[in-house]
Amino acid sequence: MNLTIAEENYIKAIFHLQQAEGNVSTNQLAASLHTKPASVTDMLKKLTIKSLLNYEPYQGVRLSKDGKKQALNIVRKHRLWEFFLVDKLQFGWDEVHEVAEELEHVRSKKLVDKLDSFLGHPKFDPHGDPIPDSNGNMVTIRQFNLIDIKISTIVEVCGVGSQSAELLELLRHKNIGIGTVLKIIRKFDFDHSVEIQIKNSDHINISQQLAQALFVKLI
Amino acid sequence: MNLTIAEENYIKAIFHLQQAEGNVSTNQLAASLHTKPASVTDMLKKLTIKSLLNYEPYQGVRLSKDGKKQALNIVRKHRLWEFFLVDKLQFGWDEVHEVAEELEHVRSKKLVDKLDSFLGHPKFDPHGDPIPDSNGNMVTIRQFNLIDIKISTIVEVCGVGSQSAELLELLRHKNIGIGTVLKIIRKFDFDHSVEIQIKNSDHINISQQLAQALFVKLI
DNA sequence: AATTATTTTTAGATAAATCTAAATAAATAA
DNA sequence: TTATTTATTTAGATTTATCTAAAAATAATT
Repeated sequence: MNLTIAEENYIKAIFHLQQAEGNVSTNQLAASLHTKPASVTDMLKKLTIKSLLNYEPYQGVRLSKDGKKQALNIVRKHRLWEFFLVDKLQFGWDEVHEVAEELEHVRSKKLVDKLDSFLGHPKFDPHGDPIPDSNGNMVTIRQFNLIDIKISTIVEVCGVGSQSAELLELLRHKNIGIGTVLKIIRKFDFDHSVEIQIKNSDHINISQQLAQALFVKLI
Repeated sequence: MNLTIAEENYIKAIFHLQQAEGNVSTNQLAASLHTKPASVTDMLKKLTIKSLLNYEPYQGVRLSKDGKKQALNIVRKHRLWEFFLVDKLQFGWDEVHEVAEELEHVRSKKLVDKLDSFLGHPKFDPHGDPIPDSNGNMVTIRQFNLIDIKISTIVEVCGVGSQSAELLELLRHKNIGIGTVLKIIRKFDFDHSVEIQIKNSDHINISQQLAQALFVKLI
């Protein structure tokens, strides 16, 4: 089934809204898509005919199995492109969303799969959200960027933002790897560097760039 | 000025057609865009109002200065994405056109410029067509793929399809570089390899993969 | 429970990009 | 030069995704 860009945007919005709440209401969707409730009703009818969602007038909607599959594919593309923009093109992780909103609509299965390989099959996007694989499966835990963790928190490293040799060299030197447990000691505003402590050893300093390349989970 | 995708496709088609011929006719455009002449007339009027082209009923069109600028930007994006697909994602040079047709419409100046840097500011796309820089300037000579050159032709190497270490190693070994003058001696259908002669030295054999990575100009 | 407020849907309109069929202009051939 | 063919434009219709305004359904409040 080939969806228009507008249809894809509705499917994606419903997907994200139904994660939090149960059924998604017309008004919620209108707000999320910056459109009017009347327009939403029209589109919901259209997507119902395409059996992408289950819609009862006045009752809100949920995605069908097929709709969820479509949504996961769009989310996959969005997050892979975000990873590409940050890891390869040196975008800041806070400025990639808009561009990925456009790139996610490019339709070519081959492109997505080759991009995935090129990036080294990343499991999380630059915001720490999991990237679905080509079957729509994804890791369920939420990753955080080390730079966003509050002082005194103890976390476990569970991912890195890139597979570059340079990053891996630095991580080996600092004795940090997947599974490393560390505590945030202090954060410096001047250069956004972070002081951490691994186990009971000495405090070490992590640069902004490195902190942004490290994904951690709360333990 | 922000153009729709349809408008961009018209501007690009006119740009390519007016290179060859002088004024571009309604029927030519309809054929090139797989649409009907009546639709073309409508769009030409719209683009005239936006002063992207000079249109006199029944006389065909030419792009205005502004239209040409827009066209060069679209062509730039198209060719940079083609280069990316071949050089980074391992697409064949014959299968990138369609995907690039979609990628070229993503609007973000920053994206294009960063992509350009990431790719090493390539001067030619995988088909040997020149890539305009961000000011719309491009090299005027036409490059050919070595694999497309006829037997007995003498050519000069003027570009390579990628900057990979592997390619450069092979080229050094075979003593081929930018500026190397060579003659096509023979072509083998079985593996599409090419026999060449550099200066007056012995004949050497070039694999299909290598021939496709070499751009040459006629001298 | 009745009234009021909110949410959602319907009805009808608009803009963009396309189409078909008919009319008109330009080019070609007898 | 007139007739015929071809190219182009106009007129009116269609589809998609929007909108506004009004009606209908649901939820909240007195």
